[in-house]
Amino acid sequence: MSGPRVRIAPSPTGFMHVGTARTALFNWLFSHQSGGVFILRIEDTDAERNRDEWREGIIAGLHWLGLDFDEGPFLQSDLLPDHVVAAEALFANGYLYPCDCTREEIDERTKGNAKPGYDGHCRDRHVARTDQTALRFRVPDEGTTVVHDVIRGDITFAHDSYEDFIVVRSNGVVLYPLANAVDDRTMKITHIIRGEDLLPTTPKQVMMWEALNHCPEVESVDHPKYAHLPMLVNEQRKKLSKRKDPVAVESYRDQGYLPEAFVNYLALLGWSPRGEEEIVPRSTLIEQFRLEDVSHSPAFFDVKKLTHMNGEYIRALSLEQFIEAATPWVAPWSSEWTPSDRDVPWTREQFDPSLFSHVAHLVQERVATLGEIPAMVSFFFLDDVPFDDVTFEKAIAQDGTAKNVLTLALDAFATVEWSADALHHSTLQLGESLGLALRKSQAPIRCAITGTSVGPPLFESMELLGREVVLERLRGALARAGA
RNA sequence: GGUCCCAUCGUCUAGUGGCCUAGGACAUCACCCUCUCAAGGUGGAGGCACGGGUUCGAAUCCCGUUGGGACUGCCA
Repeated sequence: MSGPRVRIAPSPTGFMHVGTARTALFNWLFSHQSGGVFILRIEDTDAERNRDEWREGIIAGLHWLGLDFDEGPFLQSDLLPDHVVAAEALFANGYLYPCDCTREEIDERTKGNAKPGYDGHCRDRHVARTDQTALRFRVPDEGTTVVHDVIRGDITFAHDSYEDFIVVRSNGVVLYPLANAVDDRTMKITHIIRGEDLLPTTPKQVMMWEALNHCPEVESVDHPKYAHLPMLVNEQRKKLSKRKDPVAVESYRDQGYLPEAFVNYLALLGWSPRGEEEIVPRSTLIEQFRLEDVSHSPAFFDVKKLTHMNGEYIRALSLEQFIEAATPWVAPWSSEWTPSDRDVPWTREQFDPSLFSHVAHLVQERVATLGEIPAMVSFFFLDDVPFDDVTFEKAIAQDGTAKNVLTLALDAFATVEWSADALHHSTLQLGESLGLALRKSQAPIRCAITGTSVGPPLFESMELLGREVVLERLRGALARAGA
């Protein structure tokens, strides 16, 4: 006996939505723990918003997350003939009827009705099928359809709350509810794991699936099991919006989030591993994930927590791994891909890979995303110190003793043994001679050397920079301060 | 409006009738560590929406209320 077959069926939008990523992950985990098959099917039938290249974003996103699919990508547009076969079978067996009502006519007729929606006007009018008629599904007047949901249990929908919905447009295009179900039948999908927003249309699909099973023209297929995942919401508790919320997985990749961290965080949205530890390897995710344990309520996509988790993943990297991971942000010219909209502050000539490998450990524990690295180490590679004006004013220009500190440092550093420890002691001493604590005396020096008040440890940085550069920068800061 | 879903700290969650004086994580506050910034350590504040039941006993089961959300198109 073979394992379950699951799929994700996103429509191409040019990028991968975090909601799609979460759905993909849960499908992927489910299939991987049970020896199943994970399929990618791209629903590209809405011609108005479809471009060939748009599907690349989804594939690239899945690949980045390490959620590669076993079958596909299939394009729904290639499966159109199957949709027509199914629609014709439903029509031939009396499940569908032609309707020539316009939206305006329906609105006019039903505006006073207690129940909104189509009123069944054409049900028994025997309208002739033309290119002006759509095909509607005849929903039973009575009874219910029960959706068996692995996460939520059985959900009962009364038939009288559904109108006779359109299945085939007047131009012949088969609409989503049927097309989607037909494709799932074709691909022998056993578990439909998708967003909760699709729950209300599920009864339509179940009804048509069942109807299809009664059509002699088409093969009967067992109903799949459903699992509707809780929505991912924003701070306003609304479904994540493509326009207003940062939902592009690519943008997280470009900011320097690690795929493993991203996956780990996504897994926590609506589910949690056993025990108190939530940072767990993918193998644990696969092993412990259970569809029936998935939460019922919506989850807020919290970038702060994602970022914290990413920092933990970055710190857990070996130095070699960290340097490798940082390459796209610090030396894009030697990287296979480069994050978009990210300018490296230095040139290829200015960048010194060897120096970077020596400073890497100093920044590894200080960044939460890889994209933060350049700003933190730019003073190592730029010829001119990247001064932060506010810091310069505060630490040097407006500080009465700052120039004395710099002058003394210039003198002391000219001859001191060139090591972080010696520089540390030297700074300590020259500060004491002015009655300053180290935290005070290092400030102007730090600003002179790095241009800012935050960053990697000063004395290690100076050691790596070398005596010449350090003295030059001290002189430069003094000059800039007008001394 | 109708149908459906949902309801534990600000957020993500653990909890499936007694281990709950409700646990963890992020965020937040304080302190410690410290050459800056982080990281790290310690500690604090903070929650079962409300009301009825059922039960010896309810965050856990039932009903109602309230609140939030999704869907309601010849989009997907």
